[in-house]
Amino acid sequence: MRTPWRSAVGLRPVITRMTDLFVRTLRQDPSDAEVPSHRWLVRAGYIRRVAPGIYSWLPLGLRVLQKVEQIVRDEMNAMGAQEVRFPALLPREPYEATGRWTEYGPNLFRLADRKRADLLLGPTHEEMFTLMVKDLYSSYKDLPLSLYQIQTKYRDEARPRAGLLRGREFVMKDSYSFDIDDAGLQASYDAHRAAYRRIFDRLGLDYVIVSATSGAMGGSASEEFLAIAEIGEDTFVRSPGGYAANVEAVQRPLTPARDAAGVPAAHVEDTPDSPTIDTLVALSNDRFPRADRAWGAADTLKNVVFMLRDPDGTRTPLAVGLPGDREVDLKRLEAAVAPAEVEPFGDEDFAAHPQLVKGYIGPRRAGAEAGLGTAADGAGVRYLTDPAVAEGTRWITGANEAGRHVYDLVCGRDFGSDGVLDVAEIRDGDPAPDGSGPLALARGIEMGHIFQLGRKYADALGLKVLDPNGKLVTVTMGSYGIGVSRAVAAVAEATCDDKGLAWPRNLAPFDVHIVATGKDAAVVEFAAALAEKLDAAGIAVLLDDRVASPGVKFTDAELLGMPTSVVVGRTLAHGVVEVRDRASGERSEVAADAVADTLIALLMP
RNA sequence: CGGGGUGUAGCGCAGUGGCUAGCGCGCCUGCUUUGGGAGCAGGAGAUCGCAGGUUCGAGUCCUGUCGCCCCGACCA
Repeated sequence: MRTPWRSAVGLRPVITRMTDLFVRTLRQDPSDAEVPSHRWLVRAGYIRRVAPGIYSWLPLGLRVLQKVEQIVRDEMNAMGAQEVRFPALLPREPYEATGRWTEYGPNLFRLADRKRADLLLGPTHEEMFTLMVKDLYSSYKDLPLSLYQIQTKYRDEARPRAGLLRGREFVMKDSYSFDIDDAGLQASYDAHRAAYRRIFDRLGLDYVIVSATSGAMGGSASEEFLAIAEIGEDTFVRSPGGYAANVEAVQRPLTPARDAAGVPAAHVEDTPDSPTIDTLVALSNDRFPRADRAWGAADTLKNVVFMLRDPDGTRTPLAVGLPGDREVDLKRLEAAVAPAEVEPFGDEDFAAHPQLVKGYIGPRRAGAEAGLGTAADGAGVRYLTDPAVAEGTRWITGANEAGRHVYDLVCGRDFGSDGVLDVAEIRDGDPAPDGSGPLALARGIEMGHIFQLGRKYADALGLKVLDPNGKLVTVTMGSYGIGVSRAVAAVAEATCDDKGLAWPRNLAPFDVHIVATGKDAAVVEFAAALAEKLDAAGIAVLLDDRVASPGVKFTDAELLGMPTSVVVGRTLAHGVVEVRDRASGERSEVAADAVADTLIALLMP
């Protein structure tokens, strides 16, 4: 006789017996799981992979997901946002209107219906919320307004990885604020920020709030909430003085201009076989030694050419000039040029731009034909330089001729650029832009991202309301996301150990895991009675009633990760059971007749 | 998009051109066992990713194709 699931809506706890629970734990690691959270969630039977980046939730996993959702829901409701739900299957037109049908590129799942109308699976819902508000509201009196949903999103990621951490289908809480003016937007943004802090606090995550770039989303200010984790995909920096930013968003300050008086006139030298920075520095020290010190990579101006591919397919070259001791951080570059994508400048591209001599590329020097930079007539390759390439700084760089470099080339005097672009790699110890000390690099998992979108979507979709003067004004918006399914993985990642999962109390699928060992009738009866008592007190119980050896049950209890387990076994004959704390590993003997009250006192304060 | 790897039972893996394709775990039946992934016996479960080809004979060799996993996305 099976124990019925007494409550489908979670109104009352349920005793679940291991003999009934739909789960199969794996004794070995799945071969495709690399990060611990992924490995344990699969091994413990919480999730199963269906296709790359697409997972099914089994009962244990779903219970955790629902608990995370509920925390998010609580806090969103508490800040006055209202829950709605839009479809995941959406028509093309709204996304066409905002340009995102093309801007989202290959990351968008597209499909057609039987009438050959284009549809998409929603990657995010700015358009739909904007249109809904436009449909229903038309007055400043209706604002401010914050709406949210917890819903499945679809993004055809180039490379899904790490199980739930980067999937193609995932659960996200997305909310949108609508305000009449900038002050209102700021208030809505601040309210979301505060709610997010409460949410991530309740999830027990060690997180940091960092400045971010808004990427394809558009808009101005944005911040990310990163769960600090080695396996995270985002790199961020922090300073002792409180500066924190995603590396993509760090803007190094412009080096102050300096006086170049006394720097000799630029001169071109033969530098055969020195197409790399290392070979160039070695040759310079050998053939053109400095009196005061040796040449270093930082004395060279490295010029890197890329191709930018716009969403419409147009390719445009872009050159970046930076000190030779720095590399271009491709992620920072992509963030800076979004929605365009960065492609390497290939051999065919060099062939199409014969003025660019591979290995010897340099800026256009005063009076010269070849070189980087946009000419007066608009021709040429756009050339942007690092903040370190300031007025009056002196460089060794390519002379735009094979085997030749130019020395004592002074920025401002001998060459110029089309602007400043800071996409060099950020290094541990670099100064914080606000002067708050040296930066330290770390990695994190992006758990939330909040944007002040401004009027981009309202403009594109015509969301206007009447102000108190009867004048039509465009609404200003914010957009705010939390990766709900990702949060399950992030918490698992932060709390698991070498034995398996170890959930915090507020997220565990069950509060107490009762392990009955042996086949003694007294043990079985006691375990069942204890489960009933705890259940009646409102505690969710998982009861291991399987016929199996104790070792199997202990190992599974650790793998599944309920915060507290009770071992009922041979010591029951002496009137004692054992209570174990999963996270700390602590074990204590408790009088059998007192254990129910002890646990109720512990769990139901 | 590039590089590497890999497709054999639910999971993890072995398999030298040659008999009816194996092993461990898991699953089923019976007996024994019961405090740290038990023992014995008997079972069920596989179009060896797919399609061609070579061969008397292909999981194994050849060609093509599809999928999946990991790494990289630039170093001038």
